[in-house]
Amino acid sequence: MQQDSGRRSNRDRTEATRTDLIRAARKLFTEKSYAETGTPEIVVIAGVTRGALYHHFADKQALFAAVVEQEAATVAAEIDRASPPTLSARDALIAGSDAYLAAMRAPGRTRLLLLDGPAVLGRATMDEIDNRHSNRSLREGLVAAMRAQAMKRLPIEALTALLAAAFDRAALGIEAGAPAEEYRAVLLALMDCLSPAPPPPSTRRAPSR
Amino acid sequence: MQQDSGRRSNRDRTEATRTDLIRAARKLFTEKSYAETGTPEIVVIAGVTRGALYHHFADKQALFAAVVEQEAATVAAEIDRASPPTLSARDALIAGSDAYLAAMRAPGRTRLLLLDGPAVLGRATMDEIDNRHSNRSLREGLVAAMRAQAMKRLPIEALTALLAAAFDRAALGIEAGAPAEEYRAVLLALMDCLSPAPPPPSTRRAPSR
DNA sequence: CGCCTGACATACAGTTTGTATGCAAATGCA
DNA sequence: TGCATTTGCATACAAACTGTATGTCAGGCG
Repeated sequence: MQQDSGRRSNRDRTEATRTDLIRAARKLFTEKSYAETGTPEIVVIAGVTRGALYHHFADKQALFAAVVEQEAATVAAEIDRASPPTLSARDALIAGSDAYLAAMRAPGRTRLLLLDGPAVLGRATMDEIDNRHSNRSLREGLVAAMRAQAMKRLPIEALTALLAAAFDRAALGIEAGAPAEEYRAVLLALMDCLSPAPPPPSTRRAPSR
Repeated sequence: MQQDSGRRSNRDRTEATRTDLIRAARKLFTEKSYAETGTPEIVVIAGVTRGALYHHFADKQALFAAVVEQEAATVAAEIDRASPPTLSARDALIAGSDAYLAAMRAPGRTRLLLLDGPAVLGRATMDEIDNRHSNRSLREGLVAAMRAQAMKRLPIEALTALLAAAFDRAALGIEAGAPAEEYRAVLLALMDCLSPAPPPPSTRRAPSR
């Protein structure tokens, strides 16, 4: 074990500082908003100076993008963990949906990923990030369902984007205090009703939550 | 006709100044973003000083809210004009959908209403505004469709919110250059598939665009 | 072992937001 | 109708923040 404040390779220093900055920024960006968080605040929590921040990140936006990237990856990982390929196409979609809604309950995550993210980085950048993470899971699930003849064939990009938007809105509504079960029911109804042959009588679907 | 720079009642002055400020702010908020637009810029275009701005509006956010409110009302008016009560429930929903997507093609409108709006004012405030304007049209259309047995009964608040979110995302996608017809097809499929009895064979629906 | 690059800290300049102050015109009132 | 008060707005000011420029010290390397 080497002493903490002494000899450190440059690579270690960089990695540690970047990690500290991202962690501090994540804390503040989730507690408050992007606009309400100042870089002086961030660097105090990270235990560095603004010089370090601007050495590692081009600007405040770049730091924010790094936080969003990491958070999106975390959400996607939780979804993937909840919907293993052993499940049927439909079950995987349901499990993934629930995992997404559960993951978005982390404090401040909806604002970070769904409000500030698109506004600060733009929809194009957020789409690119989402497509590498949570949207990827959804698209794969939809493609699998279509292949299994369990879902009407529609333009996959558009369908993925619109369903993802519905999921996002559900996460926001639930966080705002709306009844989660209603949103869940509508989301599942939207996905189910795209099936050419509705599996059960569809009306009294078991509340398998 | 009275000379412009002379005698003016206080009420007229207030109304004129507020109008000028909102118009100037709308121009800049749609050309650039909320964050990139400074109050000094706004007041120059409006032909007043920042003193006037802060006399009529509590802060920059309040001016932004006024712009959003007006823009949302404009969109809702275009939807209502396109979907008169003479249409059938389903036709009204389709006409309203197309009117919404068309209205959101106004330059900068998607960023103003769909990106900056939620981020700056918060989802709760934007929900309140939307529910008085464009979402109201959608909800009425859905309720009518349900009453006419043309649509599955689902929690109306949740369904409205999620469909509205899908519409928003479609508007963003279309502006980003994605094929509008695909988004339109998916949106209509989502609404149609909620119908207990699909009206036509549903697969080769006429591309009535 | 000397040089150069990388990782910072410090100092600075330019903007921006919101507020406080002041003044002139409009409005209400006796 | 004269006066007091309020309203509408301009100017001046204080605080904060972002991004950059500069300087310094340790690490990597020939």
